[in-house]
Amino acid sequence: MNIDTREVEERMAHFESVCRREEIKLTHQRIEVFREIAQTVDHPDAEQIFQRVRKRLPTVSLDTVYRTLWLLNDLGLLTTMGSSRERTRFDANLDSHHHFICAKCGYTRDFYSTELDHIQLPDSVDSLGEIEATHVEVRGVCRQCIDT
Amino acid sequence: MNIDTREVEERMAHFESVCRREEIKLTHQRIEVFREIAQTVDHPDAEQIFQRVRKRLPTVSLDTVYRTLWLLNDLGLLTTMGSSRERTRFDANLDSHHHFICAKCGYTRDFYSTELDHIQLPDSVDSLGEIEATHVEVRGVCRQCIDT
DNA sequence: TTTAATGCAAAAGATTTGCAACATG
DNA sequence: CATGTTGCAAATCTTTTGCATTAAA
Repeated sequence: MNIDTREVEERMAHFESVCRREEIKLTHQRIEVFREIAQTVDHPDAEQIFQRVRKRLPTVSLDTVYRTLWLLNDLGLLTTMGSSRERTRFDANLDSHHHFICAKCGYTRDFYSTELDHIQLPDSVDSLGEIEATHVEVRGVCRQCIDT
Repeated sequence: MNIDTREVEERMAHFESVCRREEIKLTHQRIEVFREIAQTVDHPDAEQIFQRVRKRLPTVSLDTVYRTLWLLNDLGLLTTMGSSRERTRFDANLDSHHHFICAKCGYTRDFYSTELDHIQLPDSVDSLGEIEATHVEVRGVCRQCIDT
């Protein structure tokens, strides 16, 4: 499923203006990588983006895709799902709980809230599938990282 | 920071009973890996768990830690943070939004809710650090995976 | 004793890096 | 034209797998 043309164009314009402001060169590769991700509602990984961009730009390389994605992330033009460059982390807390995650150091703490445990989801979510669990993820900067 | 002794003991007892029920052998390695993760409020990755368990069980190997963690996950004794065995996924949607993620196939869709955008977090969260963004993650099974 | 689980070593997979060639501003 | 960016190949890092040995039930 794709984003409508107007929205894609707005995103492209924003991307170009940020690159100019930051004096980052608008290469073919960057334009196509950004367009690819700006264009779709799924949340592809680096390899998928590589394969899709490749169709239009057959000489692009996977490492350029990686470099571009992290650059775009640093520029605030995209975000990552889950706490980015991290490995899988495990959690033996089976009670309903929520997470605070530090964007800088990865520090993560559980917090509890019966109110959040019962948040009402919009009807549109039901049409996506069967819901198993809902939890809130708070991103921020932890005490420790603020102080340093 | 650690979990209190009573809670750890409850978790250990539950772990042992599930292993017996499933006829899964209670090896030293499994006991210590589970204890390690049952004991802490941080959410360690496989390597961290390996290093900590190693102190008590110097011959344990990293691949056993991995095998054990996924086993415990399959048994429902622990969960993973973020959509587990997946690579980093990128998102160019900068508007405030929330995610539905299929636990089986990884299908992910954004959904919007002004109500969820303004959920009230408990005060305890403020003490953890500075909040930058809050979003809701819904795990479930998507239409496609239900049908097949 | 039987069978599953472990440790080792090697393989596989994912991501990053150094560097010479190249394209952008 | 100068410098930042790319593609390549190799390195690195993470996770998984095959197999002989070991240990739990």
